[in-house]
Amino acid sequence: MTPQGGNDTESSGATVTTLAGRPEVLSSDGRGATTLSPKGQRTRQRLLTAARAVFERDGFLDARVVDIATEAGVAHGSFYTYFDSKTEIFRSVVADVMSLVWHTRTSTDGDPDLSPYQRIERANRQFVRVYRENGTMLGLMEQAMTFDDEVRQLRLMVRQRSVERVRLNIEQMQKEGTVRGDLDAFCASSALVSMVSNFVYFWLVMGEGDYDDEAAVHTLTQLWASALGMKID
Amino acid sequence: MTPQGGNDTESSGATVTTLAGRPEVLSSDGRGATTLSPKGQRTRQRLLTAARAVFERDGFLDARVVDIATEAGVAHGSFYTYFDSKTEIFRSVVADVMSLVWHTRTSTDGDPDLSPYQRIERANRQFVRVYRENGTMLGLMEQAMTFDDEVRQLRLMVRQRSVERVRLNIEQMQKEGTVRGDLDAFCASSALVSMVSNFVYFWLVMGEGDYDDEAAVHTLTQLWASALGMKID
Amino acid sequence: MTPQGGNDTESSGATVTTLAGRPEVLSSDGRGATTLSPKGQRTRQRLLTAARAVFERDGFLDARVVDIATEAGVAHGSFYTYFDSKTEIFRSVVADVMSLVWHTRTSTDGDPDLSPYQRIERANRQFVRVYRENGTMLGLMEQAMTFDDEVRQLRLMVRQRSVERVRLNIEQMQKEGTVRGDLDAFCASSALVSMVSNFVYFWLVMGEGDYDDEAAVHTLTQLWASALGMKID
Amino acid sequence: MTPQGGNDTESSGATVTTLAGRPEVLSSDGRGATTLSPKGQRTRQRLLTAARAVFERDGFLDARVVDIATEAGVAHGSFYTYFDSKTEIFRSVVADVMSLVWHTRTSTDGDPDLSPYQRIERANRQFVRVYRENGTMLGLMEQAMTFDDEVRQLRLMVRQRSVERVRLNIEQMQKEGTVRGDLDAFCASSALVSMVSNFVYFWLVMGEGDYDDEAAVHTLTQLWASALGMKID
DNA sequence: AATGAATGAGCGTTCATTCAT
DNA sequence: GATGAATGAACGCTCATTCAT
Repeated sequence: MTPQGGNDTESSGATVTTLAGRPEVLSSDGRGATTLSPKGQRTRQRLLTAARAVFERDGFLDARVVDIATEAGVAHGSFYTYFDSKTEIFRSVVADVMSLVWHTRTSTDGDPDLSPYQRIERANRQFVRVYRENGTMLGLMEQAMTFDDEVRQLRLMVRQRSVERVRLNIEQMQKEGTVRGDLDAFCASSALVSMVSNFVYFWLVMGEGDYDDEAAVHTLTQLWASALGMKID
Repeated sequence: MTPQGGNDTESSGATVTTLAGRPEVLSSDGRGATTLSPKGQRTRQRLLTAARAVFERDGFLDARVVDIATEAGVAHGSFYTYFDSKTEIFRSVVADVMSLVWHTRTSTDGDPDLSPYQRIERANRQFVRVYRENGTMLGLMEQAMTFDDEVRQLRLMVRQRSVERVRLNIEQMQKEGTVRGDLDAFCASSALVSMVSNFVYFWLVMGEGDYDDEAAVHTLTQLWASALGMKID
Repeated sequence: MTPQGGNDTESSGATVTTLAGRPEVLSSDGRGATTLSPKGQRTRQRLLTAARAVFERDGFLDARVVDIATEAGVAHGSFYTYFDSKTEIFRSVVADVMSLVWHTRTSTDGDPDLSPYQRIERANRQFVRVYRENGTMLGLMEQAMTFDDEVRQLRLMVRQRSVERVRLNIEQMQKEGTVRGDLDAFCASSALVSMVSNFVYFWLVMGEGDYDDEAAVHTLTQLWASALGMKID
Repeated sequence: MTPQGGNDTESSGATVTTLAGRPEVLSSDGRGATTLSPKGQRTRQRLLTAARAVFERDGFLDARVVDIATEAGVAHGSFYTYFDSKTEIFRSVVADVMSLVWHTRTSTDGDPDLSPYQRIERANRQFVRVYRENGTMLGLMEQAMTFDDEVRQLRLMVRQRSVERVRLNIEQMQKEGTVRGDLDAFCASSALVSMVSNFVYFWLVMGEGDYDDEAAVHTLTQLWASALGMKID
């Protein structure tokens, strides 16, 4: 674990293997991999795919179990063979999205040739890209966390990992003298993670603004680096 | 209307009189002041108070009209004399909170003795204070906007006003040379508003971190000013 | 009562003074003329007028007491100063329509210069004309009789008078040899009254067919006379 | 399609196979036969039977879905597995009654040995018999048509078929010279259908008169034939 | 393992009527 | 007499979950 310099934004926390205290929550295979027959596996997967489609189309609240089952081509009652409730399959879908994000993220992680600024920039770029591809589900996560306790736990855990990762990074840079040392690293981390994730949420999910991807990434990175008093290459 | 310089954060937009294109949406008295008798006014107010209590206790989704009516000590059906639906009374409650914010805000607005940095600081301090006092309702607004269209409109309007106000302020400062001129003012405004509002949301509503008010305000203000490349006094 | 020859159709029964066993049911002034002050009289009349408009616009079931009161320009509660219920005002309105029909009818009644055929024709013509002018309310009477007992009584009484009147007429003509004597006069009367009233109901209220008034009257009269075996002039 | 000569009265129109433009509307099995399992079929049938009983007992307006469900011995919510609303099950019940009428009717249709007069007589006799057996439901149809649009459509369609059928018959007889040719066939048809159906309605549903079945049929048929100027055998 | 019928608690809403002022 | 706020019974409908087959 070399000083990575990667100034991770929100989602990245969930993608860091080395921090994964409870990796199982990011996997939807709780009941899947071990217990189920191959056919059952396939049915389960069909339900997950259907659920994502229905959730993205109707939102969490308006999604109905019967629609998910129909979309998956299974009987209404069969749903409960694989999932205990609508909430549970929702968590599974979210976990799968997170898993996807994780793979996306780690596959390009930790390049030592990049400068701290470039690492922040790359992290922001990745975040935007992942949000573009999975924005609806990530937006739904924001939605569901407001009324479902378990989703809230999941969301907060993801957030916490991001914040923690960024905090470590800031502290590292503070030690190196790369950024100003008078800031509360945790507080600053929390604020910067909020800046990026909430900005992208309003942009890509709520439709605020109409930016070019690179332009948005650039501005975010400039603000981030500048806020920390980082010298920009 | 002196140059205000105040770097408003999220909520402040709703409090600005000079920008108030449709100020009436922030008042719950649409049906109240003109049509209703004093007795009716009192009942309406009881319902609003009860609604706020119930919403804060149960959340928007779990709040039931019957509970609001019971809490207010009126018959179930009487609710509909004053409000068309749960959503409508929710909007009224939110509007009242916003109105409160507005009064808080304007009462100390536009002090010409403050430096730009101090104006930002003061705006952040106010925002934190208002969020401390009305956090539950403001958090509920975040919640409700994810599944109710009208609340979403209200929320976006408030957000838009905040962003717009900050944007104008940034542009003003850019013209004056107080802050760096190479940033997209709208994009930066959007990001900074997100930073403050989402940070405070996770802090005061979700319980992330355990800051002293002034410390949090200080860090936020430092990040804000620094991000814009502002010279700090 | 000379042999009138008038082959009355449905509505005419309600218009015959000499048969009016209980004329009060055809007057809406039960509480009106005696008890009420002039101002009260006027308010009562406004309510009646408003009620007719609302009933014709919305039907009996969808008409709301509050709409009638509003239309009349009085407070919701004041309605009950003048009428006990929605049904009662409906009956009053119907009674007033009947009263109108009565006046229309009697003003041209019993012309001795007309032949039996001409009397039938004239009765049918009158019936069509009255239905044209009051069709909506008369249609509503058909509607209301199916679920309100008192309206049903009123409707049946009106029907009974018509049938009775026609029966007497048929029997008179049978005695004179003007029509075939082998028919059950009551049964034939009932059938012919049904023919005219139900035909006109489907025509003018339900929109079946698109006749010229005179053409319809002619055919009805031809059928009527012919059915009874009457020699046509 | 031999010249049928049958002078149908109202209900018969719904029973004519050769004219059945949209026969499916008279069957309640739209959702039934194809989609439902045997068990579901049984439950559906229980609901239909229960509905008829409740409708006949309480009328359309006072019938409540919960009563129908209870009467059928199923849970309240189960009702909605099979029917969308009270109106829909009502239409199904009416359709089943019509279907019954149809079978009754067609089973004795088109007897070539009967004279035109005998065909009218037989049609009237059938109509009376069917009304005796299903009078309450047929009366309810009259009731429901006055405030439910879909029932009205159904009722008008049935009426229209009757009128059309009789019209064709009259025109046929006019061509043959069996009846007078100077009458508007459609208008006369409409009037005669009204005569029979409305007479029977007042007789069997409203209790007007106390006829022997054959006597009533005889008088109706005499009036019908005579009205058209038909030579009576 | 799969089916899909059955369940039933739960909620929002309407509106005729009453009654305190 | 007039007002209009207050009442509360009533009902339709949804849908997550269970369970018999």
